[in-house]
Amino acid sequence: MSAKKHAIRPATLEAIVEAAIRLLNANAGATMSEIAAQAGVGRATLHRHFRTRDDLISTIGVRCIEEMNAAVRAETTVGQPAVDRLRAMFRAVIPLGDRYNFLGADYTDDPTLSQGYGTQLRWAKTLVEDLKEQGHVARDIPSRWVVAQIDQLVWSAWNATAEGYLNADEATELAVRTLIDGLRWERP
Amino acid sequence: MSAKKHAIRPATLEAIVEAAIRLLNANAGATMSEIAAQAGVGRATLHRHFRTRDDLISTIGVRCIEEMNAAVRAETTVGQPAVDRLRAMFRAVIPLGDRYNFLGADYTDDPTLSQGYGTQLRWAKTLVEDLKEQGHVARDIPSRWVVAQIDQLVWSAWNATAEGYLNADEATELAVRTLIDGLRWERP
DNA sequence: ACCATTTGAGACATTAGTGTCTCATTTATT
DNA sequence: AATAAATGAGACACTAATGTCTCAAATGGT
Repeated sequence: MSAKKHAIRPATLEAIVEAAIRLLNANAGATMSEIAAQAGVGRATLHRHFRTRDDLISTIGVRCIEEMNAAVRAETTVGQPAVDRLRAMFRAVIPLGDRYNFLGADYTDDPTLSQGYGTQLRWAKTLVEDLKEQGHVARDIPSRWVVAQIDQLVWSAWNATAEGYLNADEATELAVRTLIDGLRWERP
Repeated sequence: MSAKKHAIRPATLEAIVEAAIRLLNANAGATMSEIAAQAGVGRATLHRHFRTRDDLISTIGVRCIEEMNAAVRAETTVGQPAVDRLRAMFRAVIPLGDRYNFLGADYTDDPTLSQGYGTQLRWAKTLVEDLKEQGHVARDIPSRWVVAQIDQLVWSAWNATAEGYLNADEATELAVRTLIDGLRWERP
């Protein structure tokens, strides 16, 4: 994707990628100069390893998705009851909210990236099927709707923790509760 | 905000604003040339009436918010039961989804615009209070969370109708149901 | 049909960002 | 300490978009 004549030092690569993730999430139009500055790296070095801006974006997009998928995989197991899997997923993904927000806006049609999305989508569909199977989600609700609600709850929950009015555990619980039981009933 | 020496013809103004709304929702980075072309208007005319790009964006932002607030006001009454008000709001706002999406991304700190937001927020807070009052939302749930869920349900519902897997009425009902009762139970 | 005024088209200067290149300096490795 | 390679700094050309201006043509009101 990048290096031909020049290798890259691990520390440099790390600094660039982290800076790019931070800045692009804060501002989708962040400039190459800004990213280089934030990474503490010369602008030329940036272009040496990422020929174009799209190249960089696609690279960090792939990294973020894989990071997310890995986090979910690490916290869940296949045989697990669906609700536990849902809760574990929330717990794993919510803290990552500020790293992958930008993925919503910048849809690159990089093949590796869409593959990562595909994995996510398949995982979510399976989860929803199991939630229906195990009586936590009604059969008459379109699965796409359920998936959409889950996505947005992740964002809501991250936002709530970022704004400080919920901590990670509260946000996780509230997300699960909102999805399954709605907001009408108090928890026992 | 714009005209000094030149008046604007109503048809021209209308064409420009509509084109801007359409294009900026499709692509937040739409260019002045693109907007002019889409409006069937010379680029110079655009700059004649909207000195800068920000000027234009702020103008249409204000218009969209007022449009939304007006739509809600037209469909609801103050004494109405909270759930009916919620439903009416969804019904009024969902079809407007493709016109005010861009408001989420482009936060101008235009005073008129923040005023419009303020009105919306106050309205929503009152609604949530009434929902709690009337037993449709549990007291232990932070109001900010409820407001966030409502916002996102509007987006979900618009999206569902745009993708064609729900019609307007279905989307409205499903949004209300999701918020209040969650996804566990079938509707009678 | 006239006249005032808006509009369209294009030229122009300016700015900001991208991507390339070179060369001196720093950094790892031995 | 010596060497090979990566980096930093800056110059450069190029592109795209913004915003200004001028003048001829179209438009609407009377």
